[in-house]
Amino acid sequence: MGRTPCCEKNGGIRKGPWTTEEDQKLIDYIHKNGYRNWRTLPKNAGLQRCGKSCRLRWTNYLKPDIKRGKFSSEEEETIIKLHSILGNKWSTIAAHLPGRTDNEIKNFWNTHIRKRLLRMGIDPITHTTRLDILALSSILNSSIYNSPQMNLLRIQPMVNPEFMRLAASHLSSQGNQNPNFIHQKDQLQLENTLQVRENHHLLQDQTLIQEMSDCASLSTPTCVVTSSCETSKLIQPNVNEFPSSISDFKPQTFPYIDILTCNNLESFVTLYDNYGYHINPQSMSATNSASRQSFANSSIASPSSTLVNSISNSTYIDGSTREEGREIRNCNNLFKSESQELLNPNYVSDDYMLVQINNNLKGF
DNA sequence: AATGACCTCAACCGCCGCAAG
DNA sequence: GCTTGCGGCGGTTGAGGTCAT
Repeated sequence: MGRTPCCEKNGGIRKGPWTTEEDQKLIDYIHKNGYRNWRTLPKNAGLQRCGKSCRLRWTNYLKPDIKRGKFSSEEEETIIKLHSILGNKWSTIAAHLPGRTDNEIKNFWNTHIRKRLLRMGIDPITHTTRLDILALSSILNSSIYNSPQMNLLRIQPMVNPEFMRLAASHLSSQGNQNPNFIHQKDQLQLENTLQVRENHHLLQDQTLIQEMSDCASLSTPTCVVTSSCETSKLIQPNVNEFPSSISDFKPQTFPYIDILTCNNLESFVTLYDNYGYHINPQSMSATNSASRQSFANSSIASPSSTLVNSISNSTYIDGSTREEGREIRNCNNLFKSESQELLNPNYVSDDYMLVQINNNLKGF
């Protein structure tokens, strides 16, 4: 024999939003009798509600000491700090914020704080730097100014001119005179980059910011690659990497090229590995001597010796045009010193490393 | 003005530990 | 000692509001 149920399981029990009359009945009853027994309360108060529903309504909304309205910045900071220690223990967090309920804090976290942290490149679960592909560019942007080990030139989506010409033709034939060719996802990336830079007060490079803003609103096919010290240059993507017809187009098939400066390859690889992004060694190349040496000393296995031509005939940040396959090589070529050019320290024209990441592994 | 996408947050759902019966 | 409900908690939902097109 157990207890009797808190409320009837059959009909007669109201659900959904509370009316002002119901609220008043609950308030009046609790003021007069208290709320020791939620099971019997609805019947005694003349409410067609489950006891659990009454308790929730009272504790989350009607209790007189509940503080309503916007969270202050102090409260927000407290929540973030406590969440980093306690995790999703909303009731425990609420105990540190007088007048705030666990439900309110939970909602505020999910709708505001969580998103803000993500925009800032912080993982809302671990409270550590989040290095998915989206945030990576932003974070490394800021590292331009404070990391001795790694610089970001820029991560930008590649946009295929030939495909865009086809797309333009297709959209134009459908009566769309002003199609926006920058995919929404790409715009988001640009916006987030700018947002994070603003958050980090890294607005020294106004030209860069302006270019990024311009890029976000471009309606013509463009791929901007920007270095920390130079203004933008164009990369010519390899047409073969892209869909050849409008019917083949899928936004998620767009490849991305990350261009980073890095004088410590091991740290770069570790960085990616730690956050679950696999780097295909075939698509990596290092052009400065330190990176090459680091590359050669690393334990990355390379399954084949095929040249990677994915960005052959590309124009790089220094304005030069590389020969096909010259820069993007299989690791074996680097390890085995097959390319005298690449292992010649005098060959270095600029310090950068190219990484093409499998689009399926980027976590979008 | 109409429509759809997105956002917010009150309310519900389902689970768990504890305790009443 | 076992069954079952209560109270509490975190996760999720969806109605209503807002914004963008």
